[in-house]
Amino acid sequence: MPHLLLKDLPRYECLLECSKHFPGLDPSACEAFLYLLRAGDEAFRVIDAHFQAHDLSQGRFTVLMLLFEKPSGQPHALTPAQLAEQSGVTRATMTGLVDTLERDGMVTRRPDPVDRRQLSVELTPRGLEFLQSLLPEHFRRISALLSPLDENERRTFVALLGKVAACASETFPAPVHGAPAHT
Amino acid sequence: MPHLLLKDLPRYECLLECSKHFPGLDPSACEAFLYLLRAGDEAFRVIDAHFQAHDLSQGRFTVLMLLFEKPSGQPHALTPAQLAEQSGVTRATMTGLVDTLERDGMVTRRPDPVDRRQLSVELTPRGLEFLQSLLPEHFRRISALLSPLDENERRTFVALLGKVAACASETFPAPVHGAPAHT
DNA sequence: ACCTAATGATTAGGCCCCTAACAAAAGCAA
DNA sequence: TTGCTTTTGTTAGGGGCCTAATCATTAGGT
Repeated sequence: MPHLLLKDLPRYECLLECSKHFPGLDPSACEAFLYLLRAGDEAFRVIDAHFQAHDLSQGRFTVLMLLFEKPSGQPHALTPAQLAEQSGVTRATMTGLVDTLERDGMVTRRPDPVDRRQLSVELTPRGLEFLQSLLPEHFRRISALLSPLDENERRTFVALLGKVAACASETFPAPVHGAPAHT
Repeated sequence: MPHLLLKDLPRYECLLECSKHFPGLDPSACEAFLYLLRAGDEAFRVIDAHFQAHDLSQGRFTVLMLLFEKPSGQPHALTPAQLAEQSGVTRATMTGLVDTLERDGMVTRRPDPVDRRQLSVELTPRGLEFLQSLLPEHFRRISALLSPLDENERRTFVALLGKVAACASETFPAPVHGAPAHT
């Protein structure tokens, strides 16, 4: 589900032209911004096409990965609230994601004997098997996407992306999904 | 509407650890991939927050921009099919976008006297005024987002993003929205 | 104990985007 | 002209994500 975006990015000369009409328009910033959005979109599209072929969405994949046993070894059981917090969606959305994953037999909900409000979401053997069958192609696509960049360029790339992302979350902080904590 | 994504990106050491369990996992590629998605998400979020404050979506904004008179001077009138093609959504989606834009008085549909299948979509004076009142803050946010990068870094940034995007669309071509042209 | 506040999960309703199917109009072949 | 085929815009239905409201359970203050 790519963000709606211009099919053909405007040329830099066009942006220069536009900047004459809009004093606030920074041509090189706009160009970098558009390239960032388009590259992110393209990368997302490539990964999502693979997911869709297996009736998976980005959201469902993230949930499965969170429940996937870490290298440490022990399997993961998380509550819907924890899953929502760690994957950056609302609890309401997580309800829907777990609904479909449970319907497809990938995860199970279990009531918590201690706190009867909570549930415990776990990966089923079928979910584990599914994920493991999916990951090789997933990683292959990621490797292919980044193949035009050598190790040095990748370091530079990560550094630049990190700067922009940090600036975004500092200058325009994201609203907190849970309680606003208005202190 | 950010893509669902891990709140905290895994550390590079963790990716190295994971690569032992998955031979296909390329740690530096995964890191760059995750940074790209997150930076794209953050940038999108910053821009979208501004849009939402004015009851605008990325899709509706793109349509308004396509209808906005270019520096050349003459106003733009496009058919829904042209709008869909240039903004990368389906015609069905464009119908909905133009529906809401017309309801809000931003654009008008006019029948084409020559080809009675076609419509002509134009910006209304109100739509033009609205767009012009919106753009300064829009450009301000883009400038702010890219402010941590100097001109030199921006050129590098654009070059690296361009490489990745080009690789994505070549290695995994996007399906054509219109006729598949199965030759 | 009692009343209130906070927390967990869910439901209801909305927006954005998609695919598939459709009717109307235009183009084209025989 | 009559019959395909293509193109245009639309509708119908679905999925993903959101916010706001709801209900049950737990925790805290008195």
